[in-house]
Amino acid sequence: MVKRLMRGELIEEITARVLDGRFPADTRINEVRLANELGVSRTPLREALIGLADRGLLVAAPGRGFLVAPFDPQEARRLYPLVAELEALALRWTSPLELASLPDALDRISDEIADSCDLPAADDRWHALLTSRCDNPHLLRLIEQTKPLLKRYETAYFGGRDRAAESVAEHREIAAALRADDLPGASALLVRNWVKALAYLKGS
Amino acid sequence: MVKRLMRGELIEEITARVLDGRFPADTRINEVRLANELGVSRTPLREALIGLADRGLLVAAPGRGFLVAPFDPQEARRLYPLVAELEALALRWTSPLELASLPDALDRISDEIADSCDLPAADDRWHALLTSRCDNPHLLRLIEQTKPLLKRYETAYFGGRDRAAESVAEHREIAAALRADDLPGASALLVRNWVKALAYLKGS
DNA sequence: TACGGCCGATCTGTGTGCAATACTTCATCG
DNA sequence: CGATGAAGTATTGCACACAGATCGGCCGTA
Repeated sequence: MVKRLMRGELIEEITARVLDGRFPADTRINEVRLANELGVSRTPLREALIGLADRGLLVAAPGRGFLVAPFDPQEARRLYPLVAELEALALRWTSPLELASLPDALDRISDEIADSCDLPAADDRWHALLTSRCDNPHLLRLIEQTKPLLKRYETAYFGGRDRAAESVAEHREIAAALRADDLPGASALLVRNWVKALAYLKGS
Repeated sequence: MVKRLMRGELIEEITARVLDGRFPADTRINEVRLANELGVSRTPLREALIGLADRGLLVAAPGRGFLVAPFDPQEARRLYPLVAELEALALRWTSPLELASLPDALDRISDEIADSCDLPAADDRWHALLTSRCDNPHLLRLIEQTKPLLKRYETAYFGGRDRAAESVAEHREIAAALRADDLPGASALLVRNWVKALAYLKGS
C-alpha cells in the first residue's frame, strides 16, 4: 500500500473543483474557509495550493494568496497543440517492441468507447494508454501536468455534441497507422485528432 | 517593484545548491537543520521543497521528507533530447515577424561568447533568447521547468573541454538557417546542438 | 555471528498562533 | 458626483507547537 499524503488528496479535490467549475476562473481562494470546509488545517492546504500553482491551474499572487487561473479561450488554442505535440513525442520515444503491442490494446478501448456512456473518460484512457509505454518519464510528467489545464476547457465547452463517432474513427486510424509501422503518419493523425477536438470547442 | 515571497528565494538557493553539488544526489534533506541554516522557519522551506519536488529536482518520500533526485547518466540521455525538442517546438511557435528579428540578436550573443569567460552562462542566454519570442507561455513554462534538471548534469560533467568554439559555430549555423527562413533546418540543427552537448557529457 | 524485535531519539506531517499586509467601508474633499 | 484617504476588518505569510511515524541502536535468541 502506498502512503498517501494529505497534500495529494487536497490537490485532487481542488483540481476536481476547478475542472467542473465549482471554482470558477479568477476566483480568489480563501484559505481558512476552504480549510474548514475540507476539514484540514491551512498548512497542508497551502502546500496543495502551491503544487497547483506550479502546474498552472492556480496562480500565486504574492500577498494575496491564490487565484484560479484565468479562463482564456485563446489559451485553449495553445494547450491543445502543445499536448498534441507532446503525445506525438511520447510516441516517437516508445520502443518499437512496445509500440507493436499498442494498436490492439488501443482498439480494445475504442471498442469499449462505443458502448460506454462516459465519453470523455474513455477518451482519456485511450490517450493515456497511447503514451504510457514511452520511456521518458520527464516527458510523461510534463504531459500529466499539462492535461488538466486542457481538461478545464473540454468540460466547459463540451455541449454534448456527438463527437464520439468521429473521435473513435480517428483513434482507429491512428492505431492502423501504428500497425503499419507508420510512425510519422500516426503522429500527424494524432495531432489532427487534438486539433479537431479544439475546433469543436471553439464552435460551441 | 515585484513582491518576492520567501519560498521563491529558497527555491533559488536550494536549486543552486543542488546544481553545484553542495546537495549531492540522494541526499536526504533535514528540514530543521536547513531551516536554521537559512534563517527561516520550516513552513516556507517546506513550501519551497514541494515546489522543487514538483519540478523533479527533489523527490518527495511520504513520511521521510525530501531527497535530492537521484543522479542517473541515463536520465541525461532523456533530458537533452527532451529540451531539444521543446526548444524546436518553441521555435515553430514563434511568429514569423519575431523570428525575423532573432538571428541578429542571437549572433550578438555569439559574439559576446567569444570574449566571455563564463561559457555556460552565455550559452544559456543564447538558448533563452532563442525561445523567448514564442507565444505559447505554457511551453515556455515546461522548458524553464526542465532545464534546471539538465543543468545538473552539465555542471557535473563539464570538464572544461573546449566545446566553446564548436558550440558557437553551431549557434551561428542555426542563426543562418533562421535568416534563410529554413525553420525545419534550424530545428534539426538545434536538436543536433543539444545532442552533441550530450555526447560531450557522456564522454567525460 | 546473524537475525529479529523492542525502545528511545529524531524527524516529518499537521495544527495553531501572531504580525504585517491587503481589502472594505465610509466619510471627506475637490 | 467621482476621487481620495483613513479606520477597521479580513486574510495572508511566517513562526511555532505537538502528535505520530521513522530510524538507529541495543539486547536477546538461535
